[in-house]
Amino acid sequence: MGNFTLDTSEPLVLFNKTSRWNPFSMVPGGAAADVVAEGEDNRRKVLSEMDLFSTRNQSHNRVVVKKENFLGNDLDLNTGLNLVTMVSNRSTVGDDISTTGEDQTIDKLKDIQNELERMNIENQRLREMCLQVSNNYNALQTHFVTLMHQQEQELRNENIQNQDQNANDHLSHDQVSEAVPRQFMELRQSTHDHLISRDSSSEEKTIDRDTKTIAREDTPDSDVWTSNKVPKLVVPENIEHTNDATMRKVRVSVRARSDAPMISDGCQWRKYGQKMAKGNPCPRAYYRCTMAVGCPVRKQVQRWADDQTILVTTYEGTHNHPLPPAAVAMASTTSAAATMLLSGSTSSVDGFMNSNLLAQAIRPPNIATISASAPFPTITLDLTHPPNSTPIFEGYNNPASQFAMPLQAFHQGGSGAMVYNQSRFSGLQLSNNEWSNQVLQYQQTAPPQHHQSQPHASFGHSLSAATAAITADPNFTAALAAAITSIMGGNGSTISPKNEENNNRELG
DNA sequence: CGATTTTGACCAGCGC
DNA sequence: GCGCTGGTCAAAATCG
Repeated sequence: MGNFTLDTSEPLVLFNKTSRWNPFSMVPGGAAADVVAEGEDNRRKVLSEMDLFSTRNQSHNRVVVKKENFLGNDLDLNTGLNLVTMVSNRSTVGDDISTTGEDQTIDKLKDIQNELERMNIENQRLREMCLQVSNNYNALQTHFVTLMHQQEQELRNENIQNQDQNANDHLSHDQVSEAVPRQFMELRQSTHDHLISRDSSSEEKTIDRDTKTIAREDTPDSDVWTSNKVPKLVVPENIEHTNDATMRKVRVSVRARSDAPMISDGCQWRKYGQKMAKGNPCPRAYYRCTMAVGCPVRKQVQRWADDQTILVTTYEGTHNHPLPPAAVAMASTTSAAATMLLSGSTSSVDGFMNSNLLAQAIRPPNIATISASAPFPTITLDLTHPPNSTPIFEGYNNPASQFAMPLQAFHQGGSGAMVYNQSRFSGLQLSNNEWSNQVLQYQQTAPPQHHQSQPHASFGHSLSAATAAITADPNFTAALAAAITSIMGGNGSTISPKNEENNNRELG
């Protein structure tokens, strides 16, 4: 009577047929594994396929497998754990002699319990490592994006210099102004007059104001980054002052249809003000992050004037503290969105976008809109549309926004073309990964096996999906937070009940 | 009693 | 310079 036990502590590797080691390739329902096992009669048999769940062998070969619920499903992950499984053959010819059936059952139970404990411990270690890997992934991604951005900027600056040289030979000063790609900060002025202004004095005023903004914003706290956060974008030195100021004041706005007073994003917030904003009958509430002393992150929550069932949450700043798992999704997605906005603020977006990193980083189930009308550039992630609906492109804050960048949804499985001023992003094709915005479903089911074809479209998916789910349904958020907390063993904090109640009274 | 919210006052930027 | 607006501060009020 053979008793197979999977022991993850000692090295006997189960290779699948692709001979490519993958600890997550063992899926229920007949994972193929070439193993050598000893059978009941102690003769060596080669099993070309080991059906782990076969009822036929259940009485003889009992295999205990703890199914991993891996978050970053299609991450091609090397945990460094040297994950192996061992088939320990406890069966001997003389097994039947020594013990009674009851004792055998007790022994088996103890064995199973021991194995379960061991696997739970390893599972816990894996979860922690997954979390760390995901954080590192975010950091690396943004760093890579920044490097790409910097490289493109340098190339572009060279081109601009060449263009300037040529233009000065052939055009008047005004014509040069039109020929040179205009920076985003010039577009941020709310009126069309500013957008097309050729008056150099107005540009000087803009620079002057932005310089003041830098001085005000450049507090030590705002630059503090912890190891598991996406690092703040490094601004290339050769970027103009205007862009420098823009990068420090980027806002990410999330629009979600919700009856709740505030979407819970995993962070703790304290309300510090409320104002009636012009053009909106609903008050705007101001919150600051209270998860750490001196955290510079603030957010504004306001119902949309056009549709008061829609809640608009605008984030500004970067957390200077570790985030709970429930907050990572939102923070990562807003960070990616901000990155996208920053990329659009320069003239180097073409090459940058072609890297496709941004595309997958901001892959919400709906659309994103960039507004140049606000005092500071704002990117709006519109999560109010159902996943299969046709995106509605519209400006935010100002219908006369000069600058709308709709993003096609990806979840439909089709490829979306990003349009950016009809020229800058033209021709950009985003990946057409099919994906779901049902984050729990995504996390609990086996991933599509496309490790090689989509090397970087993995964890970003789950992050964006999580964000979509979180922001779209506050009730779901609570469940998600609880689920993540239980999964990660973390402490996903949400807004306080008091906060909820008060905001229900005011905003709801 | 400490934490949080409320709310009027204050400040800065911007347009006219 | 003045007024408007957005954003923040801080004392008072409220809550658990």
